[in-house]
Amino acid sequence: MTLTLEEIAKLAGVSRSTVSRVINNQPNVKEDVRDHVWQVVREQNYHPNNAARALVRRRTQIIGLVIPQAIKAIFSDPYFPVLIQGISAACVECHYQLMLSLITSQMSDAYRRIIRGGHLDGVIVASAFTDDDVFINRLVSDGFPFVLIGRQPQRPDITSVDADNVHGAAMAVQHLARQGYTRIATITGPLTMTAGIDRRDGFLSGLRTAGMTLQDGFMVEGDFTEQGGYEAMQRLLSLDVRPQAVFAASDMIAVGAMKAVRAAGLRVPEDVALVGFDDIPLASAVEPPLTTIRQPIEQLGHTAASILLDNLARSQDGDGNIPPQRIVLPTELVLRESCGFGMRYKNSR
Amino acid sequence: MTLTLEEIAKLAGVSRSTVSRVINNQPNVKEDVRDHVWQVVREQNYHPNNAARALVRRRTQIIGLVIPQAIKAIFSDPYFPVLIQGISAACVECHYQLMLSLITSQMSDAYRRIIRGGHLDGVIVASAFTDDDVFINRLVSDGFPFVLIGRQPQRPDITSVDADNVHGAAMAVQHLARQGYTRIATITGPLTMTAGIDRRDGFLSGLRTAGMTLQDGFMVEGDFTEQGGYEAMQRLLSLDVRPQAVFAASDMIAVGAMKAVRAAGLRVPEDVALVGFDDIPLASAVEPPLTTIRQPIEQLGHTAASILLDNLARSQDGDGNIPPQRIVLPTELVLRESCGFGMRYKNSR
DNA sequence: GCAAGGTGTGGGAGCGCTCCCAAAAAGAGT
DNA sequence: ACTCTTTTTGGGAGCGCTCCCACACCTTGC
Repeated sequence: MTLTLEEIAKLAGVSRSTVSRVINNQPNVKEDVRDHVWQVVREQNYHPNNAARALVRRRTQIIGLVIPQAIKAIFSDPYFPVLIQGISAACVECHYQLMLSLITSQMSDAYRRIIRGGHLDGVIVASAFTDDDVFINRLVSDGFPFVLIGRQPQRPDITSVDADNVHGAAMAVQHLARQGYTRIATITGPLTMTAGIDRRDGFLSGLRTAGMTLQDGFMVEGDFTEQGGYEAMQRLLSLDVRPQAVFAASDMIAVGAMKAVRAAGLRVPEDVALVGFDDIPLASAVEPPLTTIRQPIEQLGHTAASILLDNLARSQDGDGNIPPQRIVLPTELVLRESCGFGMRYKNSR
Repeated sequence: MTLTLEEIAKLAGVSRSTVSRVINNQPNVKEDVRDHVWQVVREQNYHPNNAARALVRRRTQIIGLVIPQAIKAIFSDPYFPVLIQGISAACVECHYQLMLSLITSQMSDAYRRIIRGGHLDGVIVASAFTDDDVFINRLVSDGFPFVLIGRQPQRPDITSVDADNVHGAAMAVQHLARQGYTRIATITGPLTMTAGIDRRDGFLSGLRTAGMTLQDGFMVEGDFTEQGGYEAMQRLLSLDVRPQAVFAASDMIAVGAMKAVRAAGLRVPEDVALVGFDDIPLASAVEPPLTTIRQPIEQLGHTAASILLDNLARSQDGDGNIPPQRIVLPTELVLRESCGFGMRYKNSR
């Protein structure tokens, strides 16, 4: 059923080599021969066998997206679909395919299965946790091409693409400060995740920029879930001196926090202003709509894939040493109502 | 760097064939030889080259997930991540890998790229639109192994796995009817999508079961988005005789509808009761929490992949004719507050 | 003791392609 | 016309594996 190069060659009345040259767009084939071969290829609906090609070329034209720890929490927001869209778009542009590997099982098993065996020319690692470094160190020591989405605190020497969590968080705080709030608290994400750490650091730096200091009890650790946000906010509300504004390290946290505020008989933003992070669809759907920091997720994916694919092409051209690069894409403040912006109320007290 | 079978053989002091037999768990190798070979394989961290293997075996151990039309609308809810988790789990169990193909470009190009060339042993097609039949018919005529997630109205003869949209919708209506509502309307999804059609059909059948008929203007077409739901609800509210309860064909529609109700100065569920479909996280986060129909998304993916993988294994064993099967997984009513259940109010008028 | 049947083991062939080199064809220059 | 170069074409080798067949080496049973 499925034809080989040789058979196409016979049908076209030329040699294997010539057909190979044609389908690979190599030079030194007469124009009319080239056209004729293409015609035969088209009408036979021929496509070269990828396995055979991969065997000799040592290239599969497949990159992998590795997601260590496919936790439900992450999967309950649309981060990954959007990321994948970005990656996929870059792959299509470069005629690459995308393989998906959710790592749940034994790390070393997974590593062998995914990386060795040569299915993949390179991988994009969506790193969320600081302890993904096991996997990453292995990649580095094997010299396997990869790009990180996110950041590994221990490894500033590897190519990565990340959203500017630090600056995003700082923007959020400064926006709150500019509106006159002086008692600003934060509910952080888990500090085992780089996003959690960076957003906290950004919060603290924003506070400093605004000339403020962190007040007692004004930083509580959540876990990027609604439930966590709810409980964290309860603790904040039980303080003797309540915060006027809270920066939540994720929208899910913010939604939980909002419910806690309401459950305590208080209002958002009149009693407690709220800013989230991520700009998930839910952020604009809640009442009041949530002011938040948007990260360019699709662009994150697209950029990571482009860099990886570019590096792959360069290393194929013998371009030996590719210096690592760290790219940080800007985040953006999305103004809605939960931060109290535009309220007459804003500068009182 | 990367070792071959032959080199492992030399290191172990046996032949290529013996190593091959060992790593493929074939019989007729002495126990001590087998152990020794395994040991060498382990310590050299050897993994057979997949391309070479695929070339001779005509099997890549990769299946594809094909998503025709990667529209943002679909990607803004966590349907796909969960689906992928289910598929991925089944793949891991069977030592298969998962390739992801979002089809955005020219259909025939995409088909060639994805299906021919032999990267894939089979595919799972996530079919949402009725006009995906172009792709599917091609698959059928090429005899390429695949399983559909969803349903193709024109092709009842192919293996598919779907959620019971019809019964789910019927349950929703019956629940509403049981609470005493007599004026029940629906906002459908787009009727170019099978889920849209099936949920509408289920709505109508549920209405019949409850002994009711569709009242004038009580069915308006939405498009599975919040905006669409908002506008559709406005039309419903502008009717001379307003519905008491509305079945929205998706949670996003329901959320939009909820906002429209509120914008009109009315309350959910007191003035208009609401039931959604999907049970996305947003459903439990809105005020009031949304009663909805949950579909077993992860199980959908797992089942589809298992069937495909099973068929693949059977066809390898020469088990020629595999009859198509259509699997419909049950949906479930998730009671929350938007439907007015538990209100004293419920049986009035 | 020897044929008849296992059980292990090694090596050839070949999967479908690309790469390389040599041969043929076509120009270019005298 | 003839050589020298350049373009075009064809076929061999080999990528790393599996499959098959042949050959060893053991058992048995008479």
